[in-house]
Amino acid sequence: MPRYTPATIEPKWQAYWDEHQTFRTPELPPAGQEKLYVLDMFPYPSGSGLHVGHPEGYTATDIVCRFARMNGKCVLHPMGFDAFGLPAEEHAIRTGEHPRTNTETNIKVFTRQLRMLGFSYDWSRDLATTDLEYFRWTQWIFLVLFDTWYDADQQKGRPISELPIPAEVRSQGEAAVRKYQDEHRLAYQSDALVNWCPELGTVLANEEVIDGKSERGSHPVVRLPLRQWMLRITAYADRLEKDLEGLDWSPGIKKLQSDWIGRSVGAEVDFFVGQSSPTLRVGQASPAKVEFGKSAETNNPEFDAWKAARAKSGFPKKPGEDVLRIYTTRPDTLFGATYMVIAPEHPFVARLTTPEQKTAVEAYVQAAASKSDRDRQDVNKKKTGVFTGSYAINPVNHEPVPVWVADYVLWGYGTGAIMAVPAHDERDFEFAQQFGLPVVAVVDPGDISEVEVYPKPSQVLSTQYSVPSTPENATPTTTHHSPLTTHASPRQSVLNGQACFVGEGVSINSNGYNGLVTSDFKRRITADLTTAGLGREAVNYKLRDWLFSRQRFWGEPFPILHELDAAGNPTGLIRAVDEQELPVDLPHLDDYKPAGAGPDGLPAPPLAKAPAEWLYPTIDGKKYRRETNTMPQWAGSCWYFLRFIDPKNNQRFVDPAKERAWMPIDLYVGGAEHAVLHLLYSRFWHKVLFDRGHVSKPEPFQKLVNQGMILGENGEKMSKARGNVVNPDDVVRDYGADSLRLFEMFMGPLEAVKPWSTAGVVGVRGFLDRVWRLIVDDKAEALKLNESVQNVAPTDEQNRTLHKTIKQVTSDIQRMEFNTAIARMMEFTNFFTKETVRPREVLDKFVLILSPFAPHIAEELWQLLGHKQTLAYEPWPTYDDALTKDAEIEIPVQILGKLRSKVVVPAGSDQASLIAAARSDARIAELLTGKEIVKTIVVPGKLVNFVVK
RNA sequence: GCCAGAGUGGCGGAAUGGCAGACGCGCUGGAUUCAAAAUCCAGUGCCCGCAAGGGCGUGUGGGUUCAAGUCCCUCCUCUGGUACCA
Repeated sequence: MPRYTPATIEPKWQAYWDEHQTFRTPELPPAGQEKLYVLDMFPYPSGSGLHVGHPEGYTATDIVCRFARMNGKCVLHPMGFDAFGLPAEEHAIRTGEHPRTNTETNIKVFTRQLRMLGFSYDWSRDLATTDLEYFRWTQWIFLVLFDTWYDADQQKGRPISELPIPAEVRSQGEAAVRKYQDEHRLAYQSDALVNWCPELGTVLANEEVIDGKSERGSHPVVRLPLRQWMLRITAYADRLEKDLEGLDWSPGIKKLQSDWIGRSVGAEVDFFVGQSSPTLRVGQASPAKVEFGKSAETNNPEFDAWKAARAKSGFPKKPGEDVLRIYTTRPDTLFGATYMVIAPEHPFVARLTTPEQKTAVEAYVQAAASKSDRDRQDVNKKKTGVFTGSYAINPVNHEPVPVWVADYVLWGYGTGAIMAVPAHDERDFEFAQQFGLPVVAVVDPGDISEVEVYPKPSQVLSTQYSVPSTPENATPTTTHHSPLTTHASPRQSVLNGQACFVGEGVSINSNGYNGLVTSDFKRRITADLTTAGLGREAVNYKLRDWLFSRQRFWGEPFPILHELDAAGNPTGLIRAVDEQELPVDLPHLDDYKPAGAGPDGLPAPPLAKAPAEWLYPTIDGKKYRRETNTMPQWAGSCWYFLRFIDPKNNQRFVDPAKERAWMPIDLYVGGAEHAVLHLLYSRFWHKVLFDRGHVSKPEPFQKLVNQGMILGENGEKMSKARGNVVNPDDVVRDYGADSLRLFEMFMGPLEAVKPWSTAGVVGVRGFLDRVWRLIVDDKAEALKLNESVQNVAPTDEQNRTLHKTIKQVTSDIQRMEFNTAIARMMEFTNFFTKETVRPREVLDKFVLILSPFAPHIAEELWQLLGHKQTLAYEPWPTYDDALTKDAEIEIPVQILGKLRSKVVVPAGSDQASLIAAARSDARIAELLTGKEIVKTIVVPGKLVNFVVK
């Protein structure tokens, strides 16, 4: 009995496509043919195999590709593997087996599973980031980064040889020049704090540290600075943000990236602290209040001299030792700065600490250093901090302001120091309340509601606030604040310093600047500070430079050599491995366990255990030690889409002509979990390659779509622990690959999160069974056409159904609304199942529109309908719009907006005839008697609505 | 906290401001069958009603409109992201 048996027809067609190289893509799109580059985010080949979440995006892109081929496009649709990664390394540590062995096994499983689903990839372009011939070029790109500096004037990455060397550096000789260059490269070394667990002998990721202990084994973890490779992505922050504009990405993802980059515009301002250490002691600073901008003298000669000098010299690029430089987005609140805070890591901490405060400050800094970032950044905890004992002078009103150390100020952002304006910043307010620091309002919020102030009065009234005891010298002016009372208006509370308001308003308590609205004030004071040499406009980014090295084995080795002196000690000079020497392969190791501490007592990566012949090459008589860090997993995925264009090229990473022809990627589909990092890193590399002339487009991913996660049948995230993981192998075995593909698309919108449902798979399988029976005689002994399939012309109604279906499926695919496209095809099937005569030409066309979704059954039916070749390149069926229109349509008739009847009228009836038809309807006529019609709304083709009295 | 997205039958979900619930699952009834499976046909938001028909209905409360799931405001819930970025 020729029933629909996917288990036999699916492998049959996969073999056919393979044998005929149906989806082999030409090197270059032929002249006159439009190209389409459609890319899936390539998977990490985990040991657990493909997950039903993977085929969601893959099926969507496959439909787009198959549709595009049938519409005459030349399609590039490749697949590969992001194969470096921690799980393989952990497996290697446990078993002693080389991670490559395990990785290759997993890739085989993934490949089998992907092929089983009938995706139209050009498998000849298959690659893995762990292939020697692939990471050779990853290393090569790293060397491009290493060879590039960012010219801020031209806003462009340029060769390091073009970096202007200041005369004073040049005069210090060759070594100084090289160090100067190294400081300016996009790939540079820097000390970064790592989580080092001496017990485990390894460096841990932030997620692996809990409460200062290692997640595994609960061993103590210390934070220590380690020489790390960094990539200067911050140089490209502006371009990475601005270029988002031209991309066809969802606004949500663009915003996510933009927020991650976190550009803010404000001002840098220098607060004078004096030269000696520490200078402005309590009581020593008592400058007379003056109006900023007037050249009145204070009674602090040191300060006066500094200010005068600044007026002449202007604002220096680098702050001197005599000032604390702060960054603020609210220079208009300078007059409300009642204290300052510097980060515990700030280099001035020791200098600014008075002898009386020394013990407290040192203890605080020590405690902060031992805490993980995670613990420090817990916003729910109470603010902590300690007074240094020193004061700085507010440059605008010459008031002394106490300098505190607190970990709510981050060393990594801005200048690591802030002016605190508790009246207009929630964090500063909280801190001021905690330590009894004064709150001076400088922005009049005007008439506001209580939701705009912090804390909301209700919050204060419910929790009794107690003023903690503070060091006696902590409060230059003793103004303790009582909780908000119910009587005070929100505005009054702000003006009294009892609440904080972060919005914009009109300035007060700001001497000559009173009465300005926030935006004007910002502009004015920034300009005035610039003139006085006390500040300038500044831009800051939340984005940090990319920590690019890992102390792991299973990653790309850095193609970098550290020069050694005669005694075998590093000279501090580095050089790149020659391009012709690439790739630098991973060395043989006896085991993959962490290397523990190196000879210097610092954490050593596994590659430090490499044999000497690998580790210590000699070039031109000079001895070197190889870099032993490896690159992070992100590296390989930063450029794989370029290699797919020219995967076998052993001269270049990609041929320029091919790159120009295929880029950019027209559609990129993947999970939203990569919305920030992968896409940002990738775009960054691409821009560097663009600046250096290696690629032709500034952006790689023109259109991006994020598929939603597929949950388990119980609505929870799929996981082994929850026991709700669905294995595609099982689904294919029980229902077939076409059913799996169809169901993945039928579940709901591609971008939505949606639960798996076995019953749903059964449903779409039922649909395919019906399609099969529509064409195949399933009662016959042999495979033959259903008797209803005849070589006759379709009836008008059949034709209308066909053309409507083609029209809707076509537009649904173009909008990537696959779920409704499938619904339309189900309607088609339901209609034709009832037809006892089914014109062959109609079924031909239907099979073609079904084929992108369910390619195996479509090929099989296409063959049965008498066609000799694959349908993969058959022209997509066209529709005649005139044939999609019904002759008569049903129009709803409403009275006062409520549906009261329906009338059938000829399509295209004009307003007058619609009204006539509606009024002649018996029920409407009855309801209208005795009523006055105030207004009649007629939407031709849609409805009639009588508004009556 | 903040940002983004989402709340529609028993379930997954459809709906350029114009007939809410397409399509699928499930359920009910029927045909076929000795019987069952499979298949085919019909019905299926809730309430009242024998029916004709009526009322109510897209998280909550308000608003705009002849007309609101859709637009505006308030609040609630869920999901994801993020975490003191001055």
